[in-house]
Amino acid sequence: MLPMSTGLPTLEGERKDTVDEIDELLSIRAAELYYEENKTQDEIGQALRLTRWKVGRLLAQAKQRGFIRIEILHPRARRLPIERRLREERGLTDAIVVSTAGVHSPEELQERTAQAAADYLTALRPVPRTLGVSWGRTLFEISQHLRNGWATGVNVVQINGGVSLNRRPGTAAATAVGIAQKGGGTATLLPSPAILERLATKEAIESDRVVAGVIELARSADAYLFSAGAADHNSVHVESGYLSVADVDVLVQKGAVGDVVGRYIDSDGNIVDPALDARTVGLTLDELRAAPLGIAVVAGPAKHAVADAVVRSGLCSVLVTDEATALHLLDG
Amino acid sequence: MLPMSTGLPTLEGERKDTVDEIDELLSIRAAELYYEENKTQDEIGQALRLTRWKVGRLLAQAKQRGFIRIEILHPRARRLPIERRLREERGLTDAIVVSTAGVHSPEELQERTAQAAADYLTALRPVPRTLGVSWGRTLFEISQHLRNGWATGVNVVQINGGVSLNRRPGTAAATAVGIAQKGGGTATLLPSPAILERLATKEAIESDRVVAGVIELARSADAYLFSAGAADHNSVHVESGYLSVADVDVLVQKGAVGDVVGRYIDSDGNIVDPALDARTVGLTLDELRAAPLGIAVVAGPAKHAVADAVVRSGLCSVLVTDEATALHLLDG
DNA sequence: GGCAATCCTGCTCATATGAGCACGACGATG
DNA sequence: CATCGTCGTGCTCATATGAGCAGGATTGCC
Repeated sequence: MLPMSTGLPTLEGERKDTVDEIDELLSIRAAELYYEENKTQDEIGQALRLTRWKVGRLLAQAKQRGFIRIEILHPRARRLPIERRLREERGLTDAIVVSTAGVHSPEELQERTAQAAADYLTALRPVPRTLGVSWGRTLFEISQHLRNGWATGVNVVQINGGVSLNRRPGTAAATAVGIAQKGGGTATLLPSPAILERLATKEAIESDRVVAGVIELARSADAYLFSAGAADHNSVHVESGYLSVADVDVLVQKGAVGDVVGRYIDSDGNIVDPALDARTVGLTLDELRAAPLGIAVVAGPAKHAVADAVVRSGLCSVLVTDEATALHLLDG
Repeated sequence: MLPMSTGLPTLEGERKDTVDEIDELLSIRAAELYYEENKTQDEIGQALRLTRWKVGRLLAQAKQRGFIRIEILHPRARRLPIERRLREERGLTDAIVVSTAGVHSPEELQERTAQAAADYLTALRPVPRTLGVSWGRTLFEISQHLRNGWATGVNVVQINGGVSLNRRPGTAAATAVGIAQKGGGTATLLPSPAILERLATKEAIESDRVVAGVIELARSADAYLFSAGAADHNSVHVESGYLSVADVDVLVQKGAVGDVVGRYIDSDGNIVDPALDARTVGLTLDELRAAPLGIAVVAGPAKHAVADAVVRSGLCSVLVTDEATALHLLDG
């Protein structure tokens, strides 16, 4: 029962100075003195003619009502409460959320996220013996942010096709090799294009002994590290020549929100184009879903939709992302 | 002496993990746990394998290095440290600086400032018996934010000409009357235009017994409350018809940054156009400067330059302004 | 290598803060 | 008008935090 609400229409115009409003103002004054002037609650009490307990309560009230905002301004800062919510409300094993406070460019956001992913990998225990990785801009940046000796003797294996066709050849390979070298181990590359033009070719390649062996190794990895791409014209698949701009448009029309290891999914995480999917080399999404440890690194406004699909459909058990994306996942 | 700098070019690439960098990261982790997760320093110590004293020092360091930002989000929030700096570095008797956190429109900024000015007047002790006021948009808004009974029996007197010529007649009068009525007192209006076309007319008006009496009363006021206008086409003087757009342009060319009680000044606070000034009715700037208590209310990006002139030339002893303007005054 | 200056660490002790409780004021209710 | 329930208040006590200090490690310097 609320004792204050009498039901009677009190003279609003006259007695605007309700207790509540006075307390609100006082709590602001108290907060100013406490947080900006570093006064003690007792001193504030003297200044405002209140007991120090009242001051303490006013401050608690100000916090609770959200008048006090505390931000940690640092490229490496994380948002633990949001991480907790992601774990609890989205069933993730773990979540890393980097702060977007003071971020001005998309590049900066990308860098913070990559750094966080590298940090997560480095701190991961037990250290994975075999790590399956995808490739792309995000993965490449993670590889660059890892430090020498981040692990001791990790075997890195590519989990999807990665012979890139464009003018920056070897990015996919450089990523895997970089991660492996800095981790004191070796890389096993998947010598196959990401997407083949004909199903028969794809099946032929997969039945190749070497390729089959790599995929088998990939299936046995202790952990997977992958990103997701947005379904737009900036996609690495377009850049690498595996897909045309028109292909992407068609996929989007069919409901695609983005891709994971080269496989395009809709907002529910389902394969959008089974025929295309059949021509894509590497681990399947179901194999990825079955993994005990799948670390997805997805950040940036363009990837909100994919990130949502990835998390909802259980493609990863650990998510590394930015604050804005995380909040998008949570309030949807 | 800095013991760390050996002068030797240490192997930068290899030992990036300097103590400083580790400590920085640790202080961020500690801050996250402390401010976002409400852990105790002791708990943080256990989690991070540090003693609680170390944690305390890391937190202090984080604050000191500016990694922690605490903001008070409220329309009535003020910025006490900036107020202090204004008092100390600009020699003001008092300063009121409203926070701009969460302000989206210029109107909101104006409202916050007016509210703060009203609050200041209300809290002013001793309560002024005679209060000299100017007029304009800011003053009008202050009058609206004052509460009934803000003073008991205050006599309000206009300090500059205020018969406005435009279609919103009586704004000047309404301001003074409003302030007076809510303060349980009476208003004395200055029945004269702000600026006259001919010097002779101005001298004639000032020698009128009533007008002379009002000005005499104005000179005797305990306190003055006034704003300042920017020298641009939105000026109330243009709106009221006292000046043309061309007149303002000329003034700007002569170095005008704005006006106080209808008198245009340059960045040093000097009268820009003595002839024009001589045709302006009301207290002179020197009379204003001599006042023991002059409260200037100046806010908004457009008024940074005038605000600076007002403060530098000692036109006011108390300034009510916004955070951005205050910072402009301080770092210039 | 020896020496001195410096910083860092982990402590003691004083202080600041938060939890919980009993009292009294107030308004609602019969 | 009596009674009850609720809330806000000011307290006691336990805990969390910060200041200041002595010893030990580290570093520059000769």
